[in-house]
Amino acid sequence: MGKEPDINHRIWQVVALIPAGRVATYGDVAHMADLPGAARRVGAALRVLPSGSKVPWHRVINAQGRLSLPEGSDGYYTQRERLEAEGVLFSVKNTINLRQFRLSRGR
DNA sequence: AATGTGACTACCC
DNA sequence: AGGGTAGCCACAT
Repeated sequence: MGKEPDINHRIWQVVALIPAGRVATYGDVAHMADLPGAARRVGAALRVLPSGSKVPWHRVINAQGRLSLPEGSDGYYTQRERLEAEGVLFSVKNTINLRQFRLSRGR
């Protein structure tokens, strides 16, 4: 079984490892899922996540510390509310301080 | 096989 | 600082 039957599943599994109150970038998740450079693929996997799933997709943000969902969309506010409920702070410019909340890689 | 897409990134002005 | 651009990767047509 050298071939992965379901990349999405592997990505979701990695996302499930992000603890509450912390975030990871799409690039981080791609790297952790053994798909270095495939950050966009991570977004695609989250996009098709079944609603009602327990996977904490809201903890995945972009490398600029911003939410990638269109500002003003339902998804944007859902993500933001969930993060704030977990204690993740947003600056007045709607950015998250990665130094403080990003899950460190490696170590 | 070729082309188009995107919840991304790193660079370059 | 902020917007434009060109890579990038796996998928869908």
